[in-house]
Amino acid sequence: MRTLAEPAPDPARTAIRAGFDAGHLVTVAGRCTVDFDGRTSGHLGAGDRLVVCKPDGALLVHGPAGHAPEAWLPPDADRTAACADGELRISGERTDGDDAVVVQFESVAHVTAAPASETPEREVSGTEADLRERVLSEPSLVEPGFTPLATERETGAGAVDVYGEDDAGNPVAVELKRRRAGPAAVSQLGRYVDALGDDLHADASVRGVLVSPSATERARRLLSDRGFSFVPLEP
Amino acid sequence: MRTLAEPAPDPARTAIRAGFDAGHLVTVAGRCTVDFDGRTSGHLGAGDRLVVCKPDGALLVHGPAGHAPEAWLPPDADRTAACADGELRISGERTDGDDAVVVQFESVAHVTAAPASETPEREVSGTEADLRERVLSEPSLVEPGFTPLATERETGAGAVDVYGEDDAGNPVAVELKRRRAGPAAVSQLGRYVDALGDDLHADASVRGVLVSPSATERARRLLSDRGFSFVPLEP
DNA sequence: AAATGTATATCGGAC
DNA sequence: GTCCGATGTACATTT
Repeated sequence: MRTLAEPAPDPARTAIRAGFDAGHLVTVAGRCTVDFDGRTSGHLGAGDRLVVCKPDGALLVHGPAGHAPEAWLPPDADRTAACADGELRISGERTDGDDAVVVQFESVAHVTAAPASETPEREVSGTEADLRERVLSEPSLVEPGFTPLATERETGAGAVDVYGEDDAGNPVAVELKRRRAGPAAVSQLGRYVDALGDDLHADASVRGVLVSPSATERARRLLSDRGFSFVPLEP
Repeated sequence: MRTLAEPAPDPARTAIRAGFDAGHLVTVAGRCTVDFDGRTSGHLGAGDRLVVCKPDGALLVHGPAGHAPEAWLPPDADRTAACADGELRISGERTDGDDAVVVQFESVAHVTAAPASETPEREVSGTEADLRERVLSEPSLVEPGFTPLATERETGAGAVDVYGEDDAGNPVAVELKRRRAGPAAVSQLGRYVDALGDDLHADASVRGVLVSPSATERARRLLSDRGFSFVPLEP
């Protein structure tokens, strides 16, 4: 554990390197500029930011606003801290060399390093998997007589969330969305229905059902155009 | 600017509140559990994490790994720091009341608060907008004789990236992707082509062109099925 | 406010 | 490794 307030560049660099070596989670706050290059390139002018270096190699550059970092490197990046021209510089690049980030500090407000071992898995409920369980445990929620036969059934266009038969024995593809569905969800369902039609070279046509809490007007129109049905259902 | 190393809960709470009031970017590291509820609900067991509270009201809970926070609240959340049963607790909820996060600390490694004023706009190149500029400035990259007529042209299914005519005067919808395109991109193009066909009740059929650095095999098959063409082009 | 699509999306699972 | 879809996606833009 290490905490430095307004360190000079040299001790800052030393503490950051020590944190990297110890596998600590390291934070550096201060006024800096940022340059990144790779899949895209960009520049951030001088401003107050927080740099977070995680033990897994991730690097995040957070500005004063927003959920998303202003710049970042995904896990497994190679990161280094150095002093150049009397200023602290943190840089990193992905091992595959595709992306690189350089953070150049004009001043450093603080440096911290703290151990951060693995955390327990997140448990989340209300996901699409929960919606699937709900449908499988009570198939009549989809429609009376619906019989699920498989989940993640592979087609030439990808895996159908739930595949089954209606009360007349017609094949049914069910697409699940945990939240309000838009046009993309209907297209996705359409690709599966088309692919199943090819796969089965069916006599009976494949039906498509979208299951989600709600659907946008445009999505409903697309459903209607394709003759698909919509079942409002919460996860 | 404030930096506390291994503070007791009470001074930690005081420093965090002071940081909120001052509009500072506040970080708190330590061993904690996290619960969140709203669009979904979830729980994170005890582990070492970093909590970042931004001046705009965002709250991020980062674990030792990964780009994404383990839990978060988007900007404009109401956040509070409190001591309960001798432990520090940071909680927050969205103003619309949809989501809430509670972080309960068993121990606090450090608390920092530093000013973070607005930063200059980020400049990024290599985006889809750059690809569009490239196509507009040199339309023959799409195909010889292609004439752009509009960008973001509205259809009943959404806005086409670039709309134009081929050398024979046929309407053409161009869908741009800054990176390798998959099936969803082809479906998107298909929705626009279909909608344009309706809008124009055209005598000449609408053509579809996907412009992207590359396309997956499945995407190419879907393009072929619809009679669309593919133009490999980097942003 | 709702809808639609982009993102340096990231992430995980299947093949 | 590539591909594909989910994400508490967030976010900007437009209606």
